[in-house]
Amino acid sequence: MGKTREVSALPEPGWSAWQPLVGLPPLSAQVLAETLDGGQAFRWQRESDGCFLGVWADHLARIRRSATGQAEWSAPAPLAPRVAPALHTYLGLDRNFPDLTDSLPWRSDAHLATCLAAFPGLRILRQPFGETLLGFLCSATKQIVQIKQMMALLAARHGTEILPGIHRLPSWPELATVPEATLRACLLGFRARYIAQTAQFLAAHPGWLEETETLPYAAAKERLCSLPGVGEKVADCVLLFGAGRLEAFPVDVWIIKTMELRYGLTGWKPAQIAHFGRTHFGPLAGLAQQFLFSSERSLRG
DNA sequence: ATCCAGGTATGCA
DNA sequence: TGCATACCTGGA
Repeated sequence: MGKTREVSALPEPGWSAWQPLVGLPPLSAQVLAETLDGGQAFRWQRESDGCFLGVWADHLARIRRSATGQAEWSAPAPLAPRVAPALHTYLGLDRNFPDLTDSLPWRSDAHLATCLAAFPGLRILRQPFGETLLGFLCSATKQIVQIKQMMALLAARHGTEILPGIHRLPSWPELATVPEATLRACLLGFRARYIAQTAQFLAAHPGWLEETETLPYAAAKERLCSLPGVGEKVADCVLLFGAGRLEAFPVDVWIIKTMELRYGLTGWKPAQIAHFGRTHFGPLAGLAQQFLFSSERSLRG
């Protein structure tokens, strides 16, 4: 921040003109970064000019802030017509996050109020379901940087090239054709077995994943947890960030830390914290979780 | 060098 | 049901 940015009035060759993301309230640079690159998604990277470049499904887009904080997007010209509606979905622009956020119990929870104030405009992404599953299958005891590296290697080596030098993530049917040892070479470690086994299961059960996405929260979570390498935490992340289920409340080490530090829940087990979260934060507990997560992570490092 | 990192699965009181 | 331990491996 504070660095001068090129203000391009004219579209660069091959890219569509920058257009405002209508429906997205003005955001600080920190909140935009936290939304795209704070651990919900693993395929956004900062470019040298400060904008974010991201790939999801077969879409590619850049996002930046205008001087007023209005978010703007641009995409490779041939892709732009399809990227526009895809971005709308991806960023959850069909939901009123300011209203949803205001309905959280911040009036009776001072710490939550602090977190909401620290990241105004933070929202939950609606990513492709299968890709979200892949990302969080890789997340076990790994930092975000490492997970991003794994995703990048998986895409580069096993995903379709959608533009020169730009690869999408491999689909689950594509992953099913990759030997576990080859997956291991993408820095996956023991996670390679989870992915290989999950890919085999999904290949043997066509439509299973798509159907899971449409099931009610509890049923969807139960099915996800039956996959190798998917426990409660990963299942909740997939449902929250990949299916828009805002009632999903992932309990990771950061949330455990937050609950201990800010809510006095010392020694509580993950299942107990999950129960506390659902009852204390209500039906949008997952949205609250994201504010707590971002705040705790920005305080410590 | 030794330890840790957005967890999950397994084995044993 | 509850708690400890293994599982891969790059980076601090």
